[in-house]
Amino acid sequence: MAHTPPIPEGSEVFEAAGHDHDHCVDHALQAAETICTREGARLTPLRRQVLELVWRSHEPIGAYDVLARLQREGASDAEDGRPAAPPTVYRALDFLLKYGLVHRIESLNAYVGCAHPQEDHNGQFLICRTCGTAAEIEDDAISAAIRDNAKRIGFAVDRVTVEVSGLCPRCRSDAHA
Amino acid sequence: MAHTPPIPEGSEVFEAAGHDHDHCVDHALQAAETICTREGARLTPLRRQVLELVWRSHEPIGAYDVLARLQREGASDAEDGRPAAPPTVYRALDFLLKYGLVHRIESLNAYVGCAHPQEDHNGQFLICRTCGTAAEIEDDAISAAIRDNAKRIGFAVDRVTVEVSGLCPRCRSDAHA
DNA sequence: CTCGTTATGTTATTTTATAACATTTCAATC
DNA sequence: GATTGAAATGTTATAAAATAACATAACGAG
Repeated sequence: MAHTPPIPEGSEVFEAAGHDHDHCVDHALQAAETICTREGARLTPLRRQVLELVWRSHEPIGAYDVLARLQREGASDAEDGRPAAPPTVYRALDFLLKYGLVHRIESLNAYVGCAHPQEDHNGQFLICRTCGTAAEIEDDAISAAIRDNAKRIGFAVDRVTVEVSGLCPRCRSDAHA
Repeated sequence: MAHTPPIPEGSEVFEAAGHDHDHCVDHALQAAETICTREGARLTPLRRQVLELVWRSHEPIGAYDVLARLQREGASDAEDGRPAAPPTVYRALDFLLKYGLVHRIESLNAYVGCAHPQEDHNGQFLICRTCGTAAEIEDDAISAAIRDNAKRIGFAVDRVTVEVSGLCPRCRSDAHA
């Protein structure tokens, strides 16, 4: 353990637009394999495919959008008749949530690949209302402030949701133009 | 039943169980009148009734629960035939959200009366998974930490959602018993 | 192989939210 | 006090998000 994750400086967290996304999808899938192996969890073809679809989207994607894409691709390896149904996707997403491979964005009813799947955390998000991108940050000051409050009040924290919506740097510049 | 546990410091925010709730509903309605007058907004009987229903619940309440109670009470002063329909409630809730009289809890798809309606803020919530109570806090350290991050990244903040779920002091004590 | 467990398929329904259009209410102006 | 345009509410229908309940298949330990 104890290897410090690279902390994105400034607007690098919103680098989405121009980067090699295939690479980062592959990386995420690789990481997922590793984690599931370690946890004794089964990253089945279906779950893997759902994870890939979530990552490919790169912005938060709704369960029914995942479903639609799953249907287009033909579920998993099965090239049979019927299209996949909602529970298929929800179950896969629940699995991925459980192992911290995706996060759910409550304010959007949508899911996004977790940027730091090795750590146990809930994610903090900056969500651009224009381009839809959600940047995951993990700031100790925010976590600490929340933890301090909970402690003061005697509240036992289970899960923390931090979602900030607004305008990302790029869309902000565009708006000025 | 367990005996009354020692109440930890700071648990006033979770005072819900024992207090004079009628009083605090009245107070909230009074404050709402004041704010709407100041803002030139119309707190119609329907909107007032919805606000009252949200407050009466004292824990976050779903739109359809509000609707059901509205129907039971007979919508507003109209004692006519048909029961109210969903848009009626959603529109009233939208109005109340707009003027900061209620907050929406994203992680519950539910609404709760705002504890500090005069100030412009988004609310930060500690939500007990056992008793369902949502305590609204307003902590500058949390706000500041989020603001700092946004600034560093160049993100223009619009709306901040902070929802912490877990166990409130009371339920925590009960769980130990 | 066999048997219990886990995963997925399938059908139906529930819950949450909004679109679209009709009618009513309100209050400002004539 | 009638006219009228805007705001609020009524009404009908449907969209979008999530889950319940039960059936079948795959998987892996013994």
